[in-house]
Amino acid sequence: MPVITLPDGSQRRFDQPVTVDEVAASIGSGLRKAALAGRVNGKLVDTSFRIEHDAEVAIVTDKDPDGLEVIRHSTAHLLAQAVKSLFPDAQVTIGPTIEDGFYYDFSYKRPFTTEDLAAIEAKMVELAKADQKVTRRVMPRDEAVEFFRNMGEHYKAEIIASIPPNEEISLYGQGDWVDLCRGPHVPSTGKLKVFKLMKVAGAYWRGDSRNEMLQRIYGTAWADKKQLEEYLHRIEEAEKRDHRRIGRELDLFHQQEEAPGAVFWHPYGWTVFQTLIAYMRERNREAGFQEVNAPELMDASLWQQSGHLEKFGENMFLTKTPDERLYAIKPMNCPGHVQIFKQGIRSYRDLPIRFGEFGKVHRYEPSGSLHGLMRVRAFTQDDAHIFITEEQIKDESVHNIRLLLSIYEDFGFRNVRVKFADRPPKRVGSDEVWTLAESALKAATEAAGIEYTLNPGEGAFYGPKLEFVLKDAIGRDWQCGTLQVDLNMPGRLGAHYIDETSQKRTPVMLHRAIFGSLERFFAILLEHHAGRLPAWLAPVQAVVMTITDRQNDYVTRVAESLKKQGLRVEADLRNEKVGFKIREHTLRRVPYLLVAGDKEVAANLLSVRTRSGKDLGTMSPDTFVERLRVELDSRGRRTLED
RNA sequence: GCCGGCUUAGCACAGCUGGUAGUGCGCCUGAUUUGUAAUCAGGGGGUCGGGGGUUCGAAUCCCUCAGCCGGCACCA
Repeated sequence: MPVITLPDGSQRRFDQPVTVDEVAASIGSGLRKAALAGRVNGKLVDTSFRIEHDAEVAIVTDKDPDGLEVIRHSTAHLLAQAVKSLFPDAQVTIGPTIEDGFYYDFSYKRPFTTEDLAAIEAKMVELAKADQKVTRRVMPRDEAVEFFRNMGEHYKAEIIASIPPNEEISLYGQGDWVDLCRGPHVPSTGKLKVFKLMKVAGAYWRGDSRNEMLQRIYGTAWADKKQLEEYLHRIEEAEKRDHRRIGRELDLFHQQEEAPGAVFWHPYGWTVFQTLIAYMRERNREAGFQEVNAPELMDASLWQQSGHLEKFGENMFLTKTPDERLYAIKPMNCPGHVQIFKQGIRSYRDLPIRFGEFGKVHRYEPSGSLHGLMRVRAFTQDDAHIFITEEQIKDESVHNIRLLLSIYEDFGFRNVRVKFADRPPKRVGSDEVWTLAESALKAATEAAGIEYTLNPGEGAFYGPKLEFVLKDAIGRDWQCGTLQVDLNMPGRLGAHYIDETSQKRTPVMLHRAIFGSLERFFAILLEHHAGRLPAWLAPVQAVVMTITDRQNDYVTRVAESLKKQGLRVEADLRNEKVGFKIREHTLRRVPYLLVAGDKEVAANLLSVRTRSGKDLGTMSPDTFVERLRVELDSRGRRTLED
């Protein structure tokens, strides 16, 4: 005699066990139609699920995030059903939901084409229209293995065979198609109305590059057409922010095939890059760092000693000199910094010693992983290595965590998540040392007053690390900064200091990066701001333009004066209509557009307009400089518009 | 590295089943002296990613290499 408690607290009494579907029907026929699944005591179930005892029940519709999840999952099934119907000898594997959609991996004798994709999607529409009932049944594991093996679905059989032997397996069927699945699923295919196949791609079976490559079809599915359109629009907007595109449009940098994974910086791009470095140099200096510079090319033996050659040799650029000596181009800065630390005798009184370098490193990244500035083979790190005693781990970590967060704030990233990555399965050093490092880093994180999530087993092989993840303007996550406690490398490379009892001791080393890769951080900034860099970073901060050539002298003079005062300013004297100039510089994302016509010349003024089209009226060049300086000094927290 | 797609003027792209390359913007020249997102007219510009092959003839078909794009794998 189950008593059903609904989300609003109301209760319904039934004389016998009921299904979710029946509960929905008892509330209303509209709800019954809208029901995609149920939530019984918090657990997501099919609408056909039979409730035997008193329970809290919610009807899940497409308004519910879980409902959308169910739609996507069921659409993945629909995709598999369509593929099997068009290509009967294709084998199915897995088809999970992902952010905004789903995918399904197939094994097939040839790759699917975009034409296939269109045909599959048409088939899916047809199958959905047929509104086939989705049924669930359970089977003992071994029977299920046999069942799929007989169907010729060897991948599926392998998946089931890896499930513990005594578990029951649930199978879902729709029409003549059956798949293994945990569920739940929509009650019938007619509930699947808004979906679209996006792309085909290769993907390794079980995610292992030693395995065969499957055909993965990606799709998206939504509760209604409007959501789908919004999603497609979102993708378009993201494309407009693509740093490769903006980099070309704004003449910031380029890449070319003779230097894959490397960057040719153009004057405007390099201006921004240098601004980033100047900024970080200043912040580092304030935080007690000393800048150093280590060789780009060092004998391979050093990399042998550090362990890099063994672990990452495949990804290092090596070069043999005419005298038959093997050198490596540095893929990391830490061994170099340790060499600097090792010169002379260090006392515990000297610690912490903080070395920072804008070190250009080269890594032979796999060709398929290269991606604009986000993943390159030659890049610049704002790398720092801090040598401390064990007792200093906590304080020094707090010091650096504060620095990191404060720097991200200057760039407008206020949403920063921290992940704590602890000991990985493959590691060096004793467990006691790891415990020490982890608890010190954890204590530091807590002392810094920040929350973190655990990223278990993802620490570096030499120590635990904090990972700093920024959220950008359109909600994407970017992992940038890192703070790692290293109790291994200094010893390996023979670094020592003398402690208060005159004993030789091995220092602890913190690895710290804030931008990470400057190239990548630059790209993130471009995408975050859609190319509209804040004035303090913009390659050109203002353009002074004439209306006719009568203002040429004045504009030239003003532009020169602004430049002399340290601003990045250009003059536009071209014989063009002012509307044309405004449009052009707006498209170049120049923060401030300064127009001088006869009236301004007569009164020693500038007409000031922002790139977003806002008219700030007229002001003297001096006032403009003064107000812009406030904006630059506050790094955009206060602008000319305020 | 693996799977698939793509590569035509500075940029964005067109070029059907093979018949000697086109549009828009930019660029250059001239006219215009212009008040806040495109003034008008004229002109130049491509060994169609590299190499090889098929063919009377290749941007177009085939092979191969490279780069890029989308994924996968990798990421000290």
